[in-house]
Amino acid sequence: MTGSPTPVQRPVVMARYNPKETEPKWRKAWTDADAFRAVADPAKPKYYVLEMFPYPSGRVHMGHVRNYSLGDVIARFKRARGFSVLHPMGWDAFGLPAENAAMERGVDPRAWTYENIARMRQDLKQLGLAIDWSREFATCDVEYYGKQQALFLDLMARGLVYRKESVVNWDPVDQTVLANEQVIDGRGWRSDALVEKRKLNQWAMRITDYADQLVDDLATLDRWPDKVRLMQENWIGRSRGLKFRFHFAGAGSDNDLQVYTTRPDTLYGASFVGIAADHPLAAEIAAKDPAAAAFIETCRRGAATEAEIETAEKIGYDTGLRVKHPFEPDWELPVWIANFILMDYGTGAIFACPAHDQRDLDFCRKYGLPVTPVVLPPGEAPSTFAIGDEAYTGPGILYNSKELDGLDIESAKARAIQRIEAQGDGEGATVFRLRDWGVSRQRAWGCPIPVVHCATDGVVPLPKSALPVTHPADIEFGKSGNALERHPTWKHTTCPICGGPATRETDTLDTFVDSSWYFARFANSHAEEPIDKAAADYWLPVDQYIGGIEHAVLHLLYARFVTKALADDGQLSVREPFAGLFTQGMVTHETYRRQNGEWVEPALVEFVTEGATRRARLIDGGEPLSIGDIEKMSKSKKNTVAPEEIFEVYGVDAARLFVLSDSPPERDTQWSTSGVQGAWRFVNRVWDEFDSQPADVPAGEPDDALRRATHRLVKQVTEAIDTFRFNSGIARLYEFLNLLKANPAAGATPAILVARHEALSAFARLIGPFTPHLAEECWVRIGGAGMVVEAEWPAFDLGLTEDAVKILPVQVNGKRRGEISAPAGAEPADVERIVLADAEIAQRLEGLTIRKIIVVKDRIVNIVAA
RNA sequence: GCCGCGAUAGCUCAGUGGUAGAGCGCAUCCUUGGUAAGGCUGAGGUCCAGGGUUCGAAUCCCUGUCGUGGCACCA
Repeated sequence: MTGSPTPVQRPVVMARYNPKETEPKWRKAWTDADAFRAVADPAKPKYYVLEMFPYPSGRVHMGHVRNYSLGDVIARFKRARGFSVLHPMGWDAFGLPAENAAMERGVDPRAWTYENIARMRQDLKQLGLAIDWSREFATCDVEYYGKQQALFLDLMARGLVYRKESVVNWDPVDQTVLANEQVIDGRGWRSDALVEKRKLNQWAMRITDYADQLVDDLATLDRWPDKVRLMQENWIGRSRGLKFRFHFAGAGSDNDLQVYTTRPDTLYGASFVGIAADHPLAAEIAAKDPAAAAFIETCRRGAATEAEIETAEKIGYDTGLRVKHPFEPDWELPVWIANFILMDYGTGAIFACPAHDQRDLDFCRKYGLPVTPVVLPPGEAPSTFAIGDEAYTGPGILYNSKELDGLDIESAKARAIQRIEAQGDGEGATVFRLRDWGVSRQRAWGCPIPVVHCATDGVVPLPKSALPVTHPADIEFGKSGNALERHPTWKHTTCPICGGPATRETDTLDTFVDSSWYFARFANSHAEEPIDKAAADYWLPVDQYIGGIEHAVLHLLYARFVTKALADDGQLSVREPFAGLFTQGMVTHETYRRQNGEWVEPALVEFVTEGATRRARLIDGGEPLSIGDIEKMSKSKKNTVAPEEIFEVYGVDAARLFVLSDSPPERDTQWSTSGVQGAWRFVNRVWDEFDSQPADVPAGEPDDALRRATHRLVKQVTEAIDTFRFNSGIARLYEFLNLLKANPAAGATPAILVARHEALSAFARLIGPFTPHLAEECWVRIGGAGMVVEAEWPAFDLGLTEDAVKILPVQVNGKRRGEISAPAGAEPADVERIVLADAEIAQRLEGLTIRKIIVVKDRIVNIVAA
């Protein structure tokens, strides 16, 4: 770098950067210019960036700041790169917290929700997000959920919605049903209460109709994290196997017994046939056999909760029935009822091969049933191989298996399926772990299901002309249970078919239904139809979706399903809603406790550093505190930091910069006061650099080195944003700022001043996505035209991103022994000449014979010598 | 149990075959009219361990250790 020869002089009295003044000013300027309105311009490529919309809990927290700042970087970057950008915001506004607030505080859920929305809208607007607010809606708006009711009727007409009596997950605290996806380790995802099993009449959606597509199409989602695709694949749990019938030997049931297996290769290792306790055959047996009935009752009692089912000991009951082995008519297998067999997976019946399945083995060891190995592991001898307490599930060669002997597992499976099919006893089958999606919720603060129950006509969907079905105005929320059910008049109506009296459905839809199409509604939030097809065709799919990993299965699976269903109904053209998905990490913070174990919030803590150790104490009184683990910000551990307080002290830009700079976006980031102070210092130093630049820059050639550094910076930051490595992009900006400080405006040569101007012009635009307010202020300071939000992204010249002369390290036998200078792009032969002419290298090579010289262009030279 | 991910400076993390880096923190010094501030300079690393491939390994392969995420009686 060609620095100025004059000593560094501090410019006289610099105006301190004041975010409190500049930030609101620029937000107003953007609003006045309507800068973020999404316009479907056919001349431009489109880009739809969306963050998972928030639940209006009342306050914006640091997690929101991170989530929406990440999306905002993309939105601003793509806009500057010439895309038509859609970046909308809405509210996932139905759900239990509003009803809970109603119960606890006697407020109206609707009013509570809209007040929260108003406050959070204000907070989010303060963040300076490049959002088209004209498209905003809440899922509890009649204009939204009324359209959703129409979609529900469409899906119902397609046979994708049905009603069934089924065993459901009942949350005793929230007093409602939960989908399988909402039960985590046997507990409600929201209430954390132990989930019970109940039999109820429920609305469900046939997501299983799309199970194959939902797995197969994962392969097309190449801009999704592998982890999320894997989680969905595991959740859907597609397995290929064989469904076949056992024929009863002697007295049995009238019907054959159908089982499902993924291991037809192990049929010759069969030990017994098992059925679930709630299998129809079990009921048939229980009718005649009191002992069987008692056993079934035991199974039911011992399995009230999911958690208990998972940990229960395996128990069984021998029914006395016998079935014939499909390959050996004389071989009879006993039929047992067993508690570990699930009625709602496969056929609710299995054949057990204990040697190669741990569950079956545990069961057979307990009840003294035979264990015959039929797969011989590599390297084992048939005469000595034996099964102990561990089933063998690895690869091997079939034995003890007649015509399957000598085959590998896959060939044996194929052969067994072939034979069963030829016998007419069954066929190869695909079975899924995925269950249909139970969407009924016994809560009032949700989207009413547009259906009535008529004594004459049964379950009758309402005509679309009867929509929307709205909540009663005088709904009484103060008690537990379903307020719609309790309301004195609301549910009484007439049947659209016969005109007779009918009762409205009082269940409402799972809020995940609300969020499974909102992204399509954003294409035109005010359309008459639920989805404006033309607008959706332009904007969808979402190019970049951003949210937490906690929705990897729930929301993201439902949204994919609904998109496919709506595509089949002709309402959408895309079959996948989100082309790109990014799952961001959480915001964490250290925890602090008093001696008595009470948690202490960070705002009350100060630190003292004694050498290498850092201690915490109460600001008020100085009581020493213990510093605990770094955990997700949560109210219970009091390790939260309120965004609005940070905005007040350091400004919005510093807060945004810090949450973006500290970690890669997909990882957790640790909030710290020193970190945000560092970001704040950066903001100030950036402003100093712009403020010290003279307004009248002389004409002339720019300093070459600084110019090259600028082009290199533009390339690096552009690539960093493109690849979601925002933290590295920001690190490059920090480095570059240091470079600018090393080439100050005061006393600079004209060449430096010109290069600085070019650098600052690029810099103002490069920081735009991260610190948008500061960017505008800096842009104006150096005489930029218009606003940064209207400016083009800086371009770079690839040729200028490299130095003209390269310093190449020279290794001898892999160890660094010196360096040489060579022109960029120099050919190996030329580099070799330079190396061999170098005195220092020659000295190192004295007495050695050069065997080989490896030149890596522009990088390094390695001499192999002996 | 099954399927993943990770381990690099005190902290948070870049770096995917070629000279070990950034920010923060820490230390020294300067400034004391930006002052509950600013600046200069610097120290600090068995790239988790062991083995392999290679002219060359933080990077690729194998084994192990530790941490962590998801799923889990799904036949």
